[in-house]
Amino acid sequence: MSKVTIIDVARLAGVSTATVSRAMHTPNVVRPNTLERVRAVMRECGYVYDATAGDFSRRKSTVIGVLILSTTTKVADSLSAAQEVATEHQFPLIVSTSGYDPALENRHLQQLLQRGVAGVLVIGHLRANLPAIHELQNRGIPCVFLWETLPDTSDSYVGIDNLQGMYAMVDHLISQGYKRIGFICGINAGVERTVKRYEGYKKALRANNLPLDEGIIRSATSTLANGKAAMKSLMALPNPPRCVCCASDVLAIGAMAAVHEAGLSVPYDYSIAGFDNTDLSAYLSPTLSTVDVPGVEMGRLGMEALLSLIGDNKHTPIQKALPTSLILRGSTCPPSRQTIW
Amino acid sequence: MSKVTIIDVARLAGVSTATVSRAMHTPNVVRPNTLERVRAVMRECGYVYDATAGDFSRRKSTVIGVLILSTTTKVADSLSAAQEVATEHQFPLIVSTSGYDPALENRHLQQLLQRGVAGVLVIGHLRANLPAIHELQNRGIPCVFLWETLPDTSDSYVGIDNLQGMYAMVDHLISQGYKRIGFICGINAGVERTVKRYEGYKKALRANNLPLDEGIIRSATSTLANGKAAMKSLMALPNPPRCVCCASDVLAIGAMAAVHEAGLSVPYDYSIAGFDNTDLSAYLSPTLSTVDVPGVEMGRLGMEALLSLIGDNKHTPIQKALPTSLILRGSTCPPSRQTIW
DNA sequence: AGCGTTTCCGAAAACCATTTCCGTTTGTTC
DNA sequence: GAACAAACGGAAATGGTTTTCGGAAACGCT
Repeated sequence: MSKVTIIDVARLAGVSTATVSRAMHTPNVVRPNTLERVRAVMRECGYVYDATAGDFSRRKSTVIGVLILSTTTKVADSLSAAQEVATEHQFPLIVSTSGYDPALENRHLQQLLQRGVAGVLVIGHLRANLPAIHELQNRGIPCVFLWETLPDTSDSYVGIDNLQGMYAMVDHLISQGYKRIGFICGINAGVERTVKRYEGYKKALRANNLPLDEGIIRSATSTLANGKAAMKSLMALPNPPRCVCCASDVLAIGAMAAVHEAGLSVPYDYSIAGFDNTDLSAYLSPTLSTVDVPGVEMGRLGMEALLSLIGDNKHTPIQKALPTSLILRGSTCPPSRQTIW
Repeated sequence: MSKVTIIDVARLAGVSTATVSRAMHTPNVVRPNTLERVRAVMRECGYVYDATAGDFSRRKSTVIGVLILSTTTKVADSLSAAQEVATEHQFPLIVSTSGYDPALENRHLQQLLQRGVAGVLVIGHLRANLPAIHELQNRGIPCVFLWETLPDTSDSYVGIDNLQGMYAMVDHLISQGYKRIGFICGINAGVERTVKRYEGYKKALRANNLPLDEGIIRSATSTLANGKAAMKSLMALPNPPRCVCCASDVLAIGAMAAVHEAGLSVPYDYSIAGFDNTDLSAYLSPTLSTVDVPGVEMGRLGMEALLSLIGDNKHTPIQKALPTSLILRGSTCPPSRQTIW
């Protein structure tokens, strides 16, 4: 039993293949009873549209590529929101996670290129670090970047101002009375957002005339273990900072674990702040002070932007910056309320 | 400038298209110097393989579909492990998350069907609840199920024994001295694993001659908020259970938050246990007693199984059950060490 | 050299939906 | 009921790669 094609349907319904095609894609230009006849035949003989053949014939794929640097829970939020929008428009998503590996990265981009994807959503990378992206863009494939703002470029993005977000947090903590604030940054080549968060930290210090002390800064990719290790290292200092900002909630949770393991208290021995506002952060004990990132909204708006770029191929860049907001919870308190060592 | 095709390459290299195709897919059957000539031409004129056309011609897509019920962190582990294996074999992944919505589910399956995917990896569903899966299987598309064991079927799976895992946990707690153990199950139609975990709970009670008290059982989909609410409801009972098992770490974290919010202690007022052993569970305070689920391994083995089914199309089912293990940490203690109310 | 094998290569059909270009039908309006 | 516009239908070309089948070339052996 071979596959039922549009030709079979056409023959059985007594129409041409063009009509069957129209019945599927532009039903409004087919007379109602012809339409019904075609549809009936399709049902009867179990016709399934061949998307591969369609894409091939149309010389344009209906698949969208999604490139993810690493899957944190917040990124997953963006992904599933984007997914939802894409599904509404009948676009399947080819998702690839590179886990910080540039070689893998390249293979994924190569795959997307070969598949002639309709567009690409990039979550968490800096454009400059993805040379292969240029090749896609040169071929006229629209790309939208998420989680970062890229002003002064002609790239489309739906991002947040990471610098400003961290600035607000550090500035707040300084206003509470802290003069020495440690920093654990998830710095990593090509991950712009962590760089920007670090810059936000530095800017807040400068703005308040506080010195930048590299001795109370630690750097590692964003994992629980790294957060914990970094915090331990800070706590081992002769004069540890009593307040530590982390570039992500994940690092912050790791840091809190280090404090707890030492039998000390957050925030009364150490104030700890995160960044992302993952669901979890409100359920920890203590609850985590953090910076809210509108992950779901970014995913949704990002996909909408991409789809609109795919639709009208003018390709005028869509650039959108979403606000972050300070979420103050139990993991931070003014130094005045801390234990006096 | 129009696209460079295999025909152009063939012409420029003075060979036939068949040879160019062979140069790409079965280079060992083309003479070394012909091969080199073809490759040189490909490089020179920037040829990129058209995967859509290839899939079309081959009448078989090289894309693999991944169906995810909901993206918990542990599921994300499986996904990225599967991703890695698939990429090694040059298979892109079409990922879709349904978020418990059967209608969405169907659309995704329809998409996969239309695209003629080479195989499907199903994470977290019970086959019986996915009628559209049958259609795929009938078309000879191999499907591998993850996170569940499906004995007595001819389906392929790489799963864990959810029943046994929960049995072990509850049995352990009983052996510690608990006679009344509450249960928060993430029960949900179609999500076999939660059903099985509940059954494990019941079995452990029976095995120890303890009565099943429906009054200390709560049920809700697995979210932090639901876990917290369920725990609150249990704590509001006149005689609350001093030990509560949860069907997932997420529920358990929610439950712990409820205890903490009431100013009480885990485990000295309430012992709480989870299931999954998410990364996080070792970093909470207290650290969470849970059941380890080998998420990464499942993802890796599952994809390997799927690829092997795709390769040799004998389709003899591959069935594999992975062990779970009890991880005892700080969120549980024997009742003898609990506060006497 | 000659024969038998194996290896390598080319021509052309096949894959299935889309789309264009016309020609035909239907519907509307006076 | 005639004229004209709008809606619709059919035939055929199109897209890039794979694959089959047979022929040609190279190789191994005596």
